[in-house]
Order: sequence, then C-alpha cells, then structure tokens
Amino acid sequence: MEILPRSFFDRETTTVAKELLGKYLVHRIGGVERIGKIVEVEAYLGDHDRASHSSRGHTKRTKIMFGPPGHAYVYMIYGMHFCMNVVTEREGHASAVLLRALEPVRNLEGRTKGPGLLCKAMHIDGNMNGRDLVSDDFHIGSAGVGEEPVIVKRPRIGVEYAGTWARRLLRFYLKGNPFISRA
DNA sequence: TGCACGATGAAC
DNA sequence: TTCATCGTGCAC
Repeated sequence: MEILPRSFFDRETTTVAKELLGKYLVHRIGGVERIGKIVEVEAYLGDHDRASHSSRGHTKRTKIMFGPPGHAYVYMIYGMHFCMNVVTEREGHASAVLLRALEPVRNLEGRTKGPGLLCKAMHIDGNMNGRDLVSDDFHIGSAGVGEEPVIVKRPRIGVEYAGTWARRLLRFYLKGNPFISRA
C-alpha cells in the first residue's frame, strides 16, 4: 500500500473527493493499525460554499481548512460526535472532503456508516485536528490501480440551510456498496 | 457574557 | 419524529 502524496490533495476538490473513493484510511495508534476503505464522501468547495464551515471566514475552528492541503480537519458536532475532513487545494483556499463512511478492512470494531461512527471506529478525535496526513501513522493509502468504480452523485446530507448550495450534487459514494450511510 | 444552533446517531 | 449535549460564532 502506497501513501498518497501531498500533490494528490492539492487539486480541485470534487476531483479529490471522487478519487478518494476506494482508497484506504489508515491510523496507527497504541500499537494497533486500523484500516477502512473509503466508500462515501462529500466535497466542501471553499468559503463561497454556503454549506461549508469556511463560509464563516477564517476563524479559530476553520483555520485548518484555510491551511495547506493534505491535513485533517476534525471538528465536534452536536456536542458528542467527531467528523473528519481531508483539506484540499492550495493554502488560502478553504476547501475539504468530509469522510462519511468506511468499509471495515482491519481492526475496526463497531459501525462505520456515518461520519461520527467512522471517527469512533478509527479512534479519531479532536486531538487529530490539524494533523498532517502525509505521515506514516495517519494517512490515506492506495492499493494500486483497480477497475474504474461506478460513482453515485447525490446532494449533501444535513445542509438544507445552504440555499442553492444544498442542491449541488457534491456527495459521492460507491454504487452498491453495503456500507453507505444512507441511500 | 449570553444564546441559538448544528456537515449526527439512537431511541421511540 | 424527538432528543442528547457542548463548542462555535455572533449578537448584545
């Protein structure tokens, strides 16, 4: 398995989002290596995207999104769950890809369908915010070229407040995969 | 300093 | 459909 380089993330966000499908999220902590295949993601395009946290501007919470690509943006939602994003595009362009569901591959216990459950199963919490994903113990891995996946495009979940941005087809998942958070 | 509200998940 | 639960952003 090959660690994806920073150049992978330094590209247009929807391209990165679609190409993350079928890749592997790897997290090694406390001597345990956990691996899950990414099967569902959402793209958040930048501070012009009304559904994106970065649309509020450069704040303490969103500063990671404004930073260089290839880093983890992890935030707490509803006071009890964590969600993980991968920061994309050049520094200053506040875009990211939310990881929504994983197919368990190695050492994953519990469910992985949904951004909060995914983080729990991978032992990802607020301490991981800002971590560089181009690293040995926390990264996205590629198992090499496989056959071209069939990708389904849908509106993003839980962003109804975002006006026309709520209708954009920026949620992507692998067609037919049983670990999608919801059809 | 106070307050409304989530890029959710689970229970009912 | 309702609710748990708290950090963030913005109003005052």
